[in-house]
Amino acid sequence: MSRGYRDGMSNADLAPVARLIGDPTRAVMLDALLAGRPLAAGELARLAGVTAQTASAHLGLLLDAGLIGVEKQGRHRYFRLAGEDVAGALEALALISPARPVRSLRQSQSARALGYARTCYDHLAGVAGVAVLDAMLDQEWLRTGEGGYDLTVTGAAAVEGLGLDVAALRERRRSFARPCLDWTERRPHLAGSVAAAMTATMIERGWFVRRRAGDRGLRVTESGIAGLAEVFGCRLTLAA
Amino acid sequence: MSRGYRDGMSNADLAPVARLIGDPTRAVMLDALLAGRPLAAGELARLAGVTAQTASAHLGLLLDAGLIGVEKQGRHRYFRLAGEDVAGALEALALISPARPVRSLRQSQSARALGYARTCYDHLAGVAGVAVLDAMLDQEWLRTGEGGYDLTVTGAAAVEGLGLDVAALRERRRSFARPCLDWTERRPHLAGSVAAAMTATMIERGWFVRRRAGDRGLRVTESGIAGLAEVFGCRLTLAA
DNA sequence: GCGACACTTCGATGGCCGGCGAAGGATCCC
DNA sequence: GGGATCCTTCGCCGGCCATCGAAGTGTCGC
Repeated sequence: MSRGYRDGMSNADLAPVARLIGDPTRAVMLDALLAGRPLAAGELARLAGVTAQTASAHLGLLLDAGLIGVEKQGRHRYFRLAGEDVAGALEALALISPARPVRSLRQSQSARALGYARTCYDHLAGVAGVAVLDAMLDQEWLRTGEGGYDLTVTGAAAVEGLGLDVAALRERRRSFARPCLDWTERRPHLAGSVAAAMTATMIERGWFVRRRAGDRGLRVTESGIAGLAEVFGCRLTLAA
Repeated sequence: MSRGYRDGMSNADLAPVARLIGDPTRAVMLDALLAGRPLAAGELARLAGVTAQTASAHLGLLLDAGLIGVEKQGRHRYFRLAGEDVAGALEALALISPARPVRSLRQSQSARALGYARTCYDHLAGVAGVAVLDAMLDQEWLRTGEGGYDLTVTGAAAVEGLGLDVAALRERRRSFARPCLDWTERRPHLAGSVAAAMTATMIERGWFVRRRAGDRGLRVTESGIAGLAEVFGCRLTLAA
């Protein structure tokens, strides 16, 4: 009997992509890339605990499937997720995946901190991310529009007040502003080119600092709390 | 060398769940369940093109992992997706999965039809689904609120005009109303308990009919076009 | 140019798992 | 109760693929 790929069901073939993510080694690699920072093949190999050859094979598969992209820099090859679609799928999977068992107090503290502020691919997530989206909606800086959200006139003015070029951000091929379901809060935070630019600026200004280099975890600073209150009118605390 | 599960990265373990979805047989089963209608083990076996024993093993794994649920009815066991989280993850995966090669004119017509109106798990999706959400936003029946959307007073009245008990729908454990990214339109349609109830009512009224029993594909009827225009003020056509 | 480094390709191996046949419960109908 | 239907459990097999060692290619620093 032939396999039942009948018309009428989904037009996409879920299995190949899911199969790729389903290998523990590749999953660790993709998870590491969720932080948004490009990583070299060697770093990914070390993170996943495999040899360079094995890592190379895996990265080749992920590349062929279009899940990741690569940039050559001398003898290094830096890998990154292919796009927001991929980050979104990984986060959606995280939502239905069992939490990895917490082994130590240190880990559980780290997990709580991760729920407070982190990056999701390239934009702000966690309690802080949700709070910012809520504040933007409260002040009617966003309205629901074509493809997710759009900035209102006052919203655009506020974002430009952060030093960003809204018109240029609109030009990007990726989506401009859309909700992204937060896997710790189970409520949406803001994604898209404008969210990425805002997040980059906030980190640049020292409102958030990475807990560890190349890590997703963020820590809110004093100046961040002040800045978020002033610009967005939302109140955060230092502690997680 | 030990595998590098360090704290600071995602707290969830993506691989096991992705691995489950990554098997072609299980993927077909899950995809079939995306239509929302519970299916018996035998039907799923036939759809996937495997014997009953094999299907039983797969369903056992999916059950253990909490991806699907089961209801016993006599000698039949009806399976359904465990919840919207799972449906969301599957749709997110579909978004980054290559389109299955279209083999025939008939299939490509079918694919186009699927993009026009279908169910996503248990709520309306496709062009029609996006149009309904747009209309509801235009008329300010929805506002962005806690956990996604909330019905405004006029919105609640309108929905109750369809014969639904809004207060009862709010009580459900699942989310009430939230955006769900449409994988053909790449724009959100409405999900949640209220979307499910609205969709069920619309199908019951004959506004939409299933293209084939147990299938995701929907066809808009004449009365559906009239009803949608009257209630939501949105204009759809018969053809895909 | 020469060694060191980052990464890839090749080939071989071993373990895992999806598949089915056979047999065993469970339920329905008459 | 007896046969049919639906589903599960058990045991075995076969193929696939993740892994590594060894060797090859490209790049940097000196």
